[in-house]
Amino acid sequence: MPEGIEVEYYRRAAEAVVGRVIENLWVVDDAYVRASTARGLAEVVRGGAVAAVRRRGKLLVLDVVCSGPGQDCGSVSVGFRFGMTGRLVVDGSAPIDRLLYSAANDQPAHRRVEVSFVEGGSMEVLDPRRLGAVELEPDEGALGPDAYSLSGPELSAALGRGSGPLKSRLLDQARVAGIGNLICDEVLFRAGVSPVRPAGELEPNEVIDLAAVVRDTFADLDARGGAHTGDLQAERQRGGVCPLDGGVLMRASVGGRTTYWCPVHQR
DNA sequence: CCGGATGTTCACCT
DNA sequence: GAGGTGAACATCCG
Repeated sequence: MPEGIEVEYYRRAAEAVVGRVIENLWVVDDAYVRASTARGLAEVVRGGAVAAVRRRGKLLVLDVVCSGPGQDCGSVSVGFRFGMTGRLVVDGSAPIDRLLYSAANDQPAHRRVEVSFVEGGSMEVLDPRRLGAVELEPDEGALGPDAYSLSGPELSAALGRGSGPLKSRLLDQARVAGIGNLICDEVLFRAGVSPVRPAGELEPNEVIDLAAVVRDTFADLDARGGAHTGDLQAERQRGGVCPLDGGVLMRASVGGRTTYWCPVHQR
């Protein structure tokens, strides 16, 4: 997916539909709907107004209010998860044209969700690999605090005391929400901390510093244009070298994800 | 042809 | 229970 930063771009673009009334919500098939309730998604939200668009980690949430006669939904939320290749298109234009696959590969066949509005316009999800999903009333409580504003105490609680590798904890959305594989490596590179360091081993001052690096890195890469714009990313390939000290980058699978780091300055 | 890819979930081990 | 690994999902790309 898009990582937290890309979903934040989606959120900003989706603000354009706040106040509009949903005419219909189309989903490619039932497999793309993550079932958390038995209620039919389209039936529930049809005729409802978008009251707000929010983001928590990599989850985009639409708050929908149905106040008309004969409508029973009251207020519901609709969650959008984008998997690795999901992109949001609002009123025909995409907030980002580059993801794992380029916009040149956009095909009608990749359209998985379309929300159309009475006032006109639409919100579409294009997702070739269809690892994303739509969900009625997603469990936002299952997500940790958002990475953009992660505080030292929040990170301290997220890391816990176990001996699991630091990177695994940072990628765990229940602990911290929004960190993806690319930005995780970038954060650890900037902080000078090894991804395989036992999470519970960090000193309190290291945790405070790391939380600041997380916030700064999100702000920086947000301004640059995405999770793929990090300093380490350019060298994130076999044989790449550290942009800081020229050390040959390590490559290994950590937490199930391909991980690059510099053995010289990341300890 | 093969391996890997910005994510999540589940089965199966230790 | 905690934590790890690998597979699965479906498609594209080098």
